[in-house]
Amino acid sequence: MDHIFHALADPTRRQMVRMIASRERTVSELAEPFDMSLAAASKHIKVLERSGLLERTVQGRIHTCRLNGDVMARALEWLRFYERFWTQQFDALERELYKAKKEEH
Amino acid sequence: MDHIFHALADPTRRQMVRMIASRERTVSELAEPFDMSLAAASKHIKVLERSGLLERTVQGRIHTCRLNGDVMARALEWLRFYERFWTQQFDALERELYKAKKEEH
DNA sequence: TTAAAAGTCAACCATTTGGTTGAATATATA
DNA sequence: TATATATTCAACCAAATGGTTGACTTTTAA
Repeated sequence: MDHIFHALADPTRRQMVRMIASRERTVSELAEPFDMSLAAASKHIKVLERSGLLERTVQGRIHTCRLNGDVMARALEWLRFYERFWTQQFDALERELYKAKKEEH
Repeated sequence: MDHIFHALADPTRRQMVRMIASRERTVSELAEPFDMSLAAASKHIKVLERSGLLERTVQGRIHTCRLNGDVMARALEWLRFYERFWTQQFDALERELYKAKKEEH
């Protein structure tokens, strides 16, 4: 979890996730949009890889990267678990507001 | 987004989120389960506050902390947006497997 | 076989992070 | 009023982060 959320905490890496979400990309393709060295982009890719969000296949000198949906889903589930708490809280607030409104009359 | 995911990338802070998800907590309550100084916990709380996930009300010397569901929901939405991509990919894979199985016969 | 292309690696640097301690602040209580 | 409580602040430290550059490896193409 640490690695997943940490990977997503950087805008460069989130954009990379967006890129591999739509289709597979090579390392150079992933690096291209960014104003940084290939080595720097390569490091970002490795952070994504450590988190499991990104998986890589090497064919010759080409490294092809794709998204691992299961890992993505794990982060989603973590958040989703707490969703009921905050919606509950919201419901409670809503009830309070309703009561307050009723008491106006 | 940077701040939200960064806040969630630390296990101490995720546990603090869990704690305020169920109900409001003071700073000392939030710090209590952890083997670290109050000052260190206070820093974690400030990271959560910067992300917007945690909100604080001060009454006298007591700081009461609660979860901001809207901010939590924003992170959830970011992930949920890409959910369709990976489920699509999964569906495509499933179709491939089905085809492969059919060809076995 | 020579050169270009795709990537990584290692060393370096500034900044941020996550922790510490000791002092400071403000509020409640005896 | 003196003291305990709740919390932050500032200075410090080691480790991690995000970037750089230059050298290196492997594979492809001329």
